[in-house]
Amino acid sequence: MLDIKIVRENPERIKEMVKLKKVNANFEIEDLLKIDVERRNLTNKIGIMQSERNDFNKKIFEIKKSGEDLSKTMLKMKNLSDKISSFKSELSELEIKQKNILLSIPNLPHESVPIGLSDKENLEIRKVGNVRKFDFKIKSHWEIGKNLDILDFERGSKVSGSRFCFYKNLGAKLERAIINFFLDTHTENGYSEIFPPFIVNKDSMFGTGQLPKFEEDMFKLENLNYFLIPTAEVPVTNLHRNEILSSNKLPLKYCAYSACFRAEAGSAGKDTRGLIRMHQFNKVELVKLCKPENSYEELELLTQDAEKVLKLLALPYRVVSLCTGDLSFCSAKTYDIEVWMPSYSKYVEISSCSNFESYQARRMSIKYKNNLKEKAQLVHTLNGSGVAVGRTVAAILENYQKPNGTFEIPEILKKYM
RNA sequence: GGAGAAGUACUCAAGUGGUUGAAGAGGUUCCCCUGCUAAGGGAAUAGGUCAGGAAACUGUCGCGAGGGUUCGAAUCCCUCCUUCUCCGCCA
Repeated sequence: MLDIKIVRENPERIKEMVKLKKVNANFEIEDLLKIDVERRNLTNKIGIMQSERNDFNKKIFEIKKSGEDLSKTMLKMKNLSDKISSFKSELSELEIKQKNILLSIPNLPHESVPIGLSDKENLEIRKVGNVRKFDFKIKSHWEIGKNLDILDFERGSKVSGSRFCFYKNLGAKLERAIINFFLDTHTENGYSEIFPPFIVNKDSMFGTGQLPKFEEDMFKLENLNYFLIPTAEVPVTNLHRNEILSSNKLPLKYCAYSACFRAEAGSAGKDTRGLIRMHQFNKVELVKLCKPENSYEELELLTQDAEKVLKLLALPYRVVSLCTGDLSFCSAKTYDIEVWMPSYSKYVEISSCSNFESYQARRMSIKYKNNLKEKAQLVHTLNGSGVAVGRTVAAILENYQKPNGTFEIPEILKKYM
C-alpha cells in the first residue's frame, strides 16, 4: 500500500509509474484525491465536535453534582452526539473507500528498474557458470525421472490431479537433501531458521499483498478464512505484523522451508511438462526486514545469498533485473535468478528476489524505532527464494545427466544423501 | 467440540457509567544528593489519525478486535479472537 501523502503530493507521477507496471488500473487517482480531501475535512470536524463533547461532559458532571436542572444541557449534548455519530459513519465509509483504492494501486518501481513491457526487456546483470555442451542426445528431467522411477507424474495425477507429482526413492531423498543443504547454507550465513505454518488467515494474505487482488491464484480452505500459503514469505513476513521493532535488531534475516501451494489459474498449457509448474512444491525462502536506508544494499546481499547455493551446486545461471512491466504487484525492484535448463534450451526462473520497500510494511504495520522517544517508522521488507527446490531437482537431473540415462549427484549434496 | 476464567501501556496491576482525555508499583532513561558505591529525592516513559506549526507543541482517538445501549463506556450488552483450567477427542 502506498502512502496517501505521496499520492497527494504527486498524483501525476503515480499515474505514470503505474502505467509502466502494466497493471489493470481500474482506479482513478482523481477520485482518490477527492475522497482524501473529504476525509480530512470530516476528521477535522469530528475532532472539534468531540472536543466540545468532552467539555459538555465535564459540565454535566458538575451540574449533576450541584443538583441543578440538566435537561437543557442534555438536549444540546444529545444533538451534538447525534451529529458526531452520523459524521462518523460517513467518515468510516470514506476510509474504507480510500483504503480499497490504495490497496489496488501497485507499488512504484525503483528508479534503477529498466523500463519495459514484457520479460523480453528484462536486463541481464550477470551470467555465472558454464553451460555444458552435451555430446549425446539429452533427455528432459521428466524423462530421466520417469526412467529411473524417482518421479511419478502419472500417479500424482491419479491421486491428486494434474500438476501433482510423487517423488520416489532417490528422488525423494534428493529433494530432502536439497532442502537441508539450502537451510544449512543460509543459517551459516546468518539467517535464523523458521518453520512456519502452511495455513494462514486472511489478514496475513492482505499483509503481503496476495489479497485482495490475487485470490484466484490461491488455495482457499472451503468455508474457512484460511489459505494455503503460496510461499513462506507470507507467514514469515507476517511474523512481525503490527509490531514495533527496536532498530538494534535490524536487519532481521530469516530463512524458512515450506511447501508452497498455487492454484496456477490461467496458466493452463504453459510450461506444463515436468516439475516446473506444480500446484504444490517445496521452497526455501529468505526474508529480511531492514531500515529503509539499507534496503537496496540488502537486496544485493540477499540475491547473492540466494545465488550462493547455485554456485555450490555448480549450476549455470544468470541474474536479470526485471523491467517495470514484468515486476510483480508489490515489488519495487526484483532480481530473478534463472537456472540453465537444457531441455528448454533456456534459463528458467528459480528464484525471485525483491525489495518491497515500505509497501508491505504499511499494509502490515511493521515499524521500528531507534530509541523509545523517536517516532516509529516503517521498515522495508525483502524476500527471495533461496531457492525453489523442485526446479533445483529438475536442473540437477538435466545438467548432471549422463549418456546412459542416469545422472551425477552434485558433490556438495553427497553428504546429505 | 463442551464448561469455566481472563485479556488495561515495556512488565505487573487498580479500576462496576461522568473527578480515568487511564491510579499505583516495577523496569528503563535522565537529573539531584554523595569523596565513591549503596540507599534516598525528582522527572520522563505506548502507539495511531488529522489540522495548524520550521519546531517545541496543541487538539482528537486509545483499555484484545468489531458492533450496540447511553447525553456520556475501560466499566453495561452482543459477536469474534487469543490465553489459561477442567472434560471429550486425538498424531
